[in-house]
Amino acid sequence: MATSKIPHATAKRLPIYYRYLHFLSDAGKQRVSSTELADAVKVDSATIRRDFSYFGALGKRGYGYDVESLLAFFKKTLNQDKLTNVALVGVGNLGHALLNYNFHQSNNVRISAAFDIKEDITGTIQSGVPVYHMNDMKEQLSVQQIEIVILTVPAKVAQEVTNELVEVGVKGILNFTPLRITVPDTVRVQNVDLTNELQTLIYFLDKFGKQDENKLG
Amino acid sequence: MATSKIPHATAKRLPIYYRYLHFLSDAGKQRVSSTELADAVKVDSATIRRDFSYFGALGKRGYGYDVESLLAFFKKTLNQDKLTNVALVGVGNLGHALLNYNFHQSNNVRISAAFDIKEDITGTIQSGVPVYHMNDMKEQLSVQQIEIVILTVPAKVAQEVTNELVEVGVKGILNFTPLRITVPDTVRVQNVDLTNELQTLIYFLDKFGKQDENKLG
DNA sequence: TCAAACTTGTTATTATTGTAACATAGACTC
DNA sequence: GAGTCTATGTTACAATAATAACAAGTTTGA
Repeated sequence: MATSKIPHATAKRLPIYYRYLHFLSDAGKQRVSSTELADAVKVDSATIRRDFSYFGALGKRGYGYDVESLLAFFKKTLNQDKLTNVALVGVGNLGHALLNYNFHQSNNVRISAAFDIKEDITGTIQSGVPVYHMNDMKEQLSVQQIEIVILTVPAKVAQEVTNELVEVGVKGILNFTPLRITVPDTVRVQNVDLTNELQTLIYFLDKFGKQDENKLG
Repeated sequence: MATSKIPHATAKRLPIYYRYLHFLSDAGKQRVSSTELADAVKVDSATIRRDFSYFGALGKRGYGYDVESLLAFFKKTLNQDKLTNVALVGVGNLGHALLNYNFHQSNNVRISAAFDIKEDITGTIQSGVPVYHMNDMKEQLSVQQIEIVILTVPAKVAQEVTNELVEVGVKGILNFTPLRITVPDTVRVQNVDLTNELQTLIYFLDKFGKQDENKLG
């Protein structure tokens, strides 16, 4: 099974499938078809079947997919079975909200440290997460062996902070700043650009006002 | 010029270009090349030239692009020259952060109303935005003629609230809930799935962890 | 048990997106 | 002002992604 050749587009959909399977499982459902899934997650059923097929034959013809076993499979594939510690850098407006955010609804992610320069919050615990001063960031990240960071600092210091993160071996950055940060090939950046999302929405509404489908996220 | 045939992928990049042009303009720069832009926004220079070319010949061979005129062009194209009112539905953790968020750094977006069911905040003004009760949502959206909504309600009421939004003519929804909401073809949904982004990042790190296959973005 | 009804997994096809290459218009040098 | 250099706009190509179509197992019901 060549799981190292999963297309990017497919990989991005996996967590969506996983979440819905979880929902089905909680609801006590035993089987599900690609058509049913398609309707729920708004992805074409053929695309779903194709996505699944990269991992082998997970379903049964004429029957569909067994919810529990599919769930179990994805749980493992998506590393939902082990805890991943992440850090949050920049406890401003958005950063603070993310400390409270239910990333852990999936139970496999925990924000175990936060960093900021504001003296009034450093040394305190915010939403259950200890906030350290940025001066201690490199040390703490090393000690705690954290490889994934949520970056919510002001744009003007984004690159500078990123360089520090790279220095201590951070491998993945969830970048909420509007800046496209520069990193080595060994580091993966996932951009979440809120302004961009909204502007794109506005652009499409104005240009194509009425028609056109809506897909993608 | 056929601006109605702009590829989706291109449209999503336009705000990124715009923002960087704004930065260049503020820095007093007069000209910029596609290569320089490419480096800053992490998009291949050929892709940038191609993106621009959909709008006609915006640059000069052997020179590059004039920052001010390009900025002016995009300002118009992206409707940055007129104010768009949006509403925020669901003033929880994330919703509250977004009320403070600098969407308006670009000056063309204003959150002019927020809605929630929590009695302790309805009727108050949060971060400069009046918070109404959900019971008044349909009326206010109609009166204020708001067509774009930021949806930050709990997943379990997402579809129900969406239906109401659709009823009063909302045309665009920036969906922060993990649910893939169902809407008519006339409504555009842009999903911002924070858990998904993080999980995808974790997936890629674990699969291609060390330094295997490098680029995917 | 058999046939009709399902639904997968896969193959073939089409659409979209990205990248490379380069002829050419224009800028710049001396 | 002639020649060199630069960087666009575009064309050709390659890679990725989505969709359609269907043969082949399974289930289901009579």
